[in-house]
Amino acid sequence: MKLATFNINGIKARIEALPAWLAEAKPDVVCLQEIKSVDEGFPREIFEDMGFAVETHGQKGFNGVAILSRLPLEDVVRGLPGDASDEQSRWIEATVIGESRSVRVCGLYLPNGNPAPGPKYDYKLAWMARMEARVAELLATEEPLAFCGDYNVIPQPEDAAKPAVWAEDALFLPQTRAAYRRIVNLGLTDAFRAVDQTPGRYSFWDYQAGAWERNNGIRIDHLLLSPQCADLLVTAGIDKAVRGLEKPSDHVPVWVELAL
DNA sequence: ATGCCCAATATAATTGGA
Repeated sequence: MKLATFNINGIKARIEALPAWLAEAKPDVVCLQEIKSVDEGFPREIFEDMGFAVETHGQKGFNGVAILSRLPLEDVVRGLPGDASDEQSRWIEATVIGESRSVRVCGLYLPNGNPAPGPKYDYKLAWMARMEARVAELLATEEPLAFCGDYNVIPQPEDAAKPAVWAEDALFLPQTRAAYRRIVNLGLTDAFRAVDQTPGRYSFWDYQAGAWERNNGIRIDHLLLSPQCADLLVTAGIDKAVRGLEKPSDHVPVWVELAL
């Protein structure tokens, strides 16, 4: 089972590039971020016609997450538990029913948090604390879990072409990385790093200042696996070439192959 | 020190992104 995460930066803008990548890469399950669409505005028929079940958690203008799956989806949860007043659509969960076993897939779009310090950074840290609590809660089930998405966290200096530039940024501040490590240290495995420790593997290149042409990227899209899910890990990768295609997102897909 | 580029909104400047 091939499971991917892809921040598409707007479903309307990616209405050709996303189906093209799906046809080429043939993932079974995809977590999408930044659909920038309400549920009713998401073009679900395009993906249903390609054989995907479609579950969305949208929002007008910004944010918005979705799961596409060739396998059945059950028990969908929309929104990160822990704060009923949070109106931003950044979290969706569903159980993917495989032939031999199932995996709980959580798609997430973690807040950017800039500028830091400030209210947006406070929101990021509070959101990460809520995520930590939700991860702990799900880990107690001892089911295979995959937390897939745009974390807006650069975990290590080798995950940025120019780490010094990010020193004061909400994506790389010590507090951000510490909060990320607290989540990982609950017992999760960074699937990509489990199979590839090479420095300079990126998942995002800014549209500005020729970042793609200069390979000035960062790795901020991650798939974190619970122990029972990491046991199923076959391989993982980043579809870097997607960034160089026609009308690309600023992120590229990251994926894992699971023995599911 | 800031904008660069891109997407969405609701008109044309503004907001958010990372």
